[in-house]
Amino acid sequence: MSGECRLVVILGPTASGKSTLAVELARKTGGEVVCCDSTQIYRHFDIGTGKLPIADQKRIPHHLTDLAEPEDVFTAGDYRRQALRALEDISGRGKLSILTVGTGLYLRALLEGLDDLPGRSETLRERLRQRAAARGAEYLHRILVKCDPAGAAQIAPRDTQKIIRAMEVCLLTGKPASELRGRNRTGLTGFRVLKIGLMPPREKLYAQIDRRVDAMYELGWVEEVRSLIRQGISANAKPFTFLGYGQIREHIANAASSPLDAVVREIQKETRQYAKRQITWFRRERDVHWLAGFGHEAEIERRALEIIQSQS
RNA sequence: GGACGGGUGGGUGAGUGGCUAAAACCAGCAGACUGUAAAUCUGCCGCUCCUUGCGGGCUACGGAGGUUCGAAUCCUCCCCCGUCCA
Repeated sequence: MSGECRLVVILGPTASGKSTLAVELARKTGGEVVCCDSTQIYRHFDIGTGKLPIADQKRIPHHLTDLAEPEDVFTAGDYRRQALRALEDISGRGKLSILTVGTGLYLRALLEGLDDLPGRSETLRERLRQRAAARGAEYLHRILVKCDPAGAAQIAPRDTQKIIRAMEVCLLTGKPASELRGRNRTGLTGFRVLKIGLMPPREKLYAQIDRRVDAMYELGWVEEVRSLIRQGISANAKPFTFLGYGQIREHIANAASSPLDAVVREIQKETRQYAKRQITWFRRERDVHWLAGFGHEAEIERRALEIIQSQS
């Protein structure tokens, strides 16, 4: 890879219009779109994860969607590896990469790199999970304090998920995870990164989220889930933890549960809460050119283009 | 018209004399988060003042009075809602 390539990053909460903006920018700059979203990675989970229809994806090259099967566990580390290859490929062809990011952790993994730590060990995790289930998360946390006092201090005693990861690293390496952090971390090199953030007014964002979920429903989301179940995808498959998929699956499996419109309203609510968490993460992101609107607005698109051009 | 049941903070709802600005849950807001991240977890959540303290003041449990050192909790009247009887 020669010299400085450019990487445009578009970040923002769900429903802020990242994809629309990315496609427009790609069209005008001859760029290609790279997805940075933990859910669009999974095949067959299309409507609820907000994937663009295939027809739209065909017009502009899209990368890093549909990489994993539903029963796979795809991680931030996997994403980093795949993304590096994709970026290299795109810039190798002299094209501009436009990254649409909804998953802050994946962006960070790509830009700053991950610590050189062991990946998951499902057997170890299973044991730890059982321990936590039987004796409580606090019990595991107390053990973690012994293995890794500094690390334990930063993890809430009830945060089972993070405790398990820290324990996993300790047991696999024989060293405290916190001691291993920050070493040998290699960030993304060879790219000049330009971040554009979409931050529509909260009220409008929430209204847009509601509309978007309604639209997904209209598009046949429930049918999609029915077909996923028919294909025999396990209820424990990771994508069934994605917003909406679990609720809809539950509704189908247990017809007596709650009426569909209640399910839709629940999904809208949870999506709003998710958007808030994304906003919290993105607020800490450095060097972002924030735009206070939606990616589908002409004015926002104009300004985004202006930013890109002024930086070249 | 009569008989019960009920009206509590944005919502649901506990509380039946002081430990109650009022449980719990939800919603909301804010935050943390390097291999599950659309996940997981944390804090705040009546108003207000300052010397920011397990600090002060004010307002609050349908309304108005009353009993009491003290009331969301007891009494009286009124208003509203639900169910039942006429």
